[in-house]
Amino acid sequence: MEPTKSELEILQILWQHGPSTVRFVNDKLNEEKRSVQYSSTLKLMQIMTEKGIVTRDETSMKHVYQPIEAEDKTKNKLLERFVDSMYNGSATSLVMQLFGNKSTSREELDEIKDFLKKLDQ
Amino acid sequence: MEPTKSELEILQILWQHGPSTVRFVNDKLNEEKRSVQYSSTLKLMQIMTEKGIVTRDETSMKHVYQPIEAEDKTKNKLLERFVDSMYNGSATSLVMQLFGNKSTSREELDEIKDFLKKLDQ
DNA sequence: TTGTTCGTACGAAAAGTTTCCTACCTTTGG
DNA sequence: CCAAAGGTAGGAAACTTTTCGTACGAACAA
Repeated sequence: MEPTKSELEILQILWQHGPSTVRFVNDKLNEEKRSVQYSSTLKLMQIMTEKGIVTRDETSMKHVYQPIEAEDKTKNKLLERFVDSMYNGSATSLVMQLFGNKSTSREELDEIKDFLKKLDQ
Repeated sequence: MEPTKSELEILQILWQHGPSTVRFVNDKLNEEKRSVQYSSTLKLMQIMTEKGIVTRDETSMKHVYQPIEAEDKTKNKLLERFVDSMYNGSATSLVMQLFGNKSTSREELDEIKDFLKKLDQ
């Protein structure tokens, strides 16, 4: 199922820092994103458990949560859905839009060119 | 403001076909996307008018709606937000994910390479 | 003219998401 | 032991988004 915006924020933290407690995730949210009560984060993570987005290890009192799907897999899905709905499935269109209007550094462009060259082989 | 998922569907139709009536949009939605009642589409488009996402021409009884923002502008915003939240703002990461897992045709790759080459000049 | 079709407006309900209060249990420090 | 700190669970409220029933006016065909 499709994670919501808030759920995605939590997933990002879990991907970045590995399996974590609610306390940890809540702290990170407050540091890096927005002010939110502990119980809100808890509730959200409980819901994510029900939905099957994360699992938790309940052996200790402090439950430890982790995403069920790997970061890449989830992001790929979301990216694909984005391309489909916004660019009719054309990755090329997306790339053109991406670099067409934004100024991108020489290094970044070179990096991408190298990457594409390697794909060919 | 950020269009919702349903609002985006409607915007796509308006961008693709130009200024349209509710009837037309509703037909397209049912043909191409999902089953939905006329009054639902109407309501949504009325709300979009309130929000300032679209305007409508009320001279005729059949109101004609059109997006206020150009397709490119809106899509750019959304794309940027997507890159920011999912790839920490790195367009490069996005591109690598995009082509890393998906098989892309030779033509498509060449097209992109050409495009990037031109950007350099 | 008159009824059927097609349009808008509006309200309300349903569904989904987010937030937080409160109860209650466990752990820990004094 | 006892209080304080920190954990989970669950329900309710607030918001947002989505859906649609219904009322009512305009246009049109018979």
